[in-house]
Amino acid sequence: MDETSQKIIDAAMELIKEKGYVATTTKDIAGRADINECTIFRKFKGKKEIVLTGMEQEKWRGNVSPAIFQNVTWELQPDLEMFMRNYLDRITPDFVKLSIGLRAPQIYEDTRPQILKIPKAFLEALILYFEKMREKGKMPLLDYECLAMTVFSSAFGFTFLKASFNDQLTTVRQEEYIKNSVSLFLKGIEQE
Amino acid sequence: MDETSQKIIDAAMELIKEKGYVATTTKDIAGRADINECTIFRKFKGKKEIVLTGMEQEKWRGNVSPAIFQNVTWELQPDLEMFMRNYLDRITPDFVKLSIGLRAPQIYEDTRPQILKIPKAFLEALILYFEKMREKGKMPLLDYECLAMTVFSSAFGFTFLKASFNDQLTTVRQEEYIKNSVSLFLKGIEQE
DNA sequence: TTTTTATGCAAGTATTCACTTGCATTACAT
DNA sequence: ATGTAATGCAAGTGAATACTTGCATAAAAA
Repeated sequence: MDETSQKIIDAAMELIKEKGYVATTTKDIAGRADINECTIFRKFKGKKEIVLTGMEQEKWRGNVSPAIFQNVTWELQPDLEMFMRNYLDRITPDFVKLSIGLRAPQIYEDTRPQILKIPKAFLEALILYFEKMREKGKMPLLDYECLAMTVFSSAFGFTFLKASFNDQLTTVRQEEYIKNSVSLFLKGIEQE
Repeated sequence: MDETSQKIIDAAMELIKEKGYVATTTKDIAGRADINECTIFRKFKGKKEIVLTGMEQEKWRGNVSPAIFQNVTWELQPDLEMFMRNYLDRITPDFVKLSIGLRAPQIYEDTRPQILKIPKAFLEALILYFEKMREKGKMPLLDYECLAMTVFSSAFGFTFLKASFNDQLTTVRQEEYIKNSVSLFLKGIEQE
């Protein structure tokens, strides 16, 4: 990836984060990337291609790799906290805003599969973790898919609501939220 | 509100749900409402005013009224299930899609306060409920804001993820999700 | 019946957008 | 030194968009 193309992608993704795909014009992108507008079309077939190329870069996909899920201690509390912390550290309000900006109907058909990958990766990792914990005899038999959805939704909901309303909805801090939520889940899980 | 204006509003809101604010054109709206495009501008100052008028109608605000929160039994399990069911029945995937469509930067300044009202109403009702339960001696002293955020985020996250990915992320059904989540929260809360 | 109001219809305006073209310039490789 | 690739610059194109205008018509109110 040459430097100019990268500048174009970065500018486009940042603008989409701020204004959404439809409201982001190629003129905007050129301005932000500090290049001429026609250069965009020498590097890419069109506006859409910029975005789709950008979405393939790890940089613009939340740096979610399987490695995240490997440092488990097989102790419910630290592991669940680690899962949530990993998620909230990567799927920041900025990243959520970008994902929303990529939901425009003109491109959502193409972007949705990529966007879907992130929650799917976390959810499946959680389910797998619960199943292994069960094998180790450290967890009762439960509906793990449902349980994982609850844990994941609470993480997703928190970061999304922060992205949408900052502190206007709640002033609860991330770390406080993680500790409290996990402690709530723990007792709910263990007691069964 | 005369019939024609209402048809325009309904058409606009439906289209925004499907395509978002920016991609919804006045031509689209006229077509869907089955009226002439220029009639729109006889009834409203501009595209923006249609939306802002629509958002003031209960119909397009999720029918969230304080009455929802009044049928409480002061028993944690049925009450929490009722809260979640009320939320998920009103804030459907369709409604979530509309909210996202209203996040366009051209109008978000104006729509955000209205959008914010809904989660705020639920969250505050939950916190108040916990405090009253505490007064009745039916709940331990906890960080209620944090607890309410966890419960609310899990409801919000579920409906949002359904709106975004249908059953591609999870096939868990609403009622199953409510029962399981509440049972998890219950044990987490009561045990303290 | 007469007048007013609401709406349709057709044409148009100014602006913006994604995308193009032709030519000049710069920088780097050979 | 020469050729080539990348980019700037300026101008332009066709389509779409929000919004307007003037006039005809039909229904409702007086």
